[in-house]
Amino acid sequence: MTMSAPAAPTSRQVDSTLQRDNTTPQRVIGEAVNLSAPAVQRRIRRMEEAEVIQANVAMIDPAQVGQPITIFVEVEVEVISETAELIDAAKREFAAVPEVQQCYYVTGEADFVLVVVVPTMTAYETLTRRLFFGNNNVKRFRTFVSMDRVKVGLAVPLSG
Amino acid sequence: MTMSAPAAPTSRQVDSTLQRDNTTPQRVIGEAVNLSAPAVQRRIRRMEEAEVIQANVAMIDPAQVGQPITIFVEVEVEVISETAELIDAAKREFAAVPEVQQCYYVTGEADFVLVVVVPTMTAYETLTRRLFFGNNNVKRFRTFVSMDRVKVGLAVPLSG
DNA sequence: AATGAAATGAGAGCGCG
DNA sequence: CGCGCTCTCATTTCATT
Repeated sequence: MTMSAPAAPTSRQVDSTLQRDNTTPQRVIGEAVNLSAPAVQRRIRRMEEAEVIQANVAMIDPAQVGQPITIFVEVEVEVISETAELIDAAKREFAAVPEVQQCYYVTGEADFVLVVVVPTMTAYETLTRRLFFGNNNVKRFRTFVSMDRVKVGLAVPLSG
Repeated sequence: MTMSAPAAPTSRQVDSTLQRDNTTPQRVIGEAVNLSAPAVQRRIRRMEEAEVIQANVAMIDPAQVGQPITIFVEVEVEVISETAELIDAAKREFAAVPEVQQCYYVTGEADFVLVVVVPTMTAYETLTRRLFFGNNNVKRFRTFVSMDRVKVGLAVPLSG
């Protein structure tokens, strides 16, 4: 055996690099994890097939492409409506809206949390009319307008 | 013969592609927007310099790397504490925490909205002790545990 | 079974017209 | 902006452990 410790999560180190900058050459990643470029590539390929790596994307600044407003919305649906079918329908409806950047089905004082990106407050108001006021199953929603995107990203903590 | 270019927002079309898959060859993007590969490259380079494109990243599935729990947290700070300095300190503190994937400073019934990614509820409880109970400026926080990541991403709507 | 070294090929990066 | 080149990097092959 070699003297270098297995340091088990080599793939995690690769992920850690890629989720910061996926244009990093395999050669460079290999140097960091003591592996050759082809070995690194094999790991990446496997993780893409296993959908550990779900996508490779560019992060766009919304403000610079005419979509300066980010809003969080908590959505509460009618208790009587909380059948599996209606929840699934709501999931599909929210997910299909381009302005809905993120949608989570949650426990707690709300049922859904949405992250909405829009160009203007008017556009948001129009969206609320369509999605919430126009949906009898929506009991209430709370709006939180972002004043500062303090930290943005999809990076998963990969220390341990 | 070439078709005339479709109006203005060619760069938006490029962005639209890249935020879906930034491994798309410039050649392919060029075909879609009726531009040569070098022209596409120049646009990408300009947008990276202008930070319209802020980063190129791999999306990792948290559940497959031992971080299956996503939580939304609304944080409310003491009214008396809402000085610019204390708000900025809070921003820096939250942003520095690896488990805090996203942090927004917001208007409405809360001051901050956090997206937290953790391996276990125990880890979340530990984090709350450190970040919230251990901070006298935090008046209250509400927790929303995600049961389903219905839609995830950073894609900005780029239709209009 | 996974790796590394070398060969191949595709794509990015630049200068030119 | 498009066309060409060059060069880096991704990808494949193959021998090795």
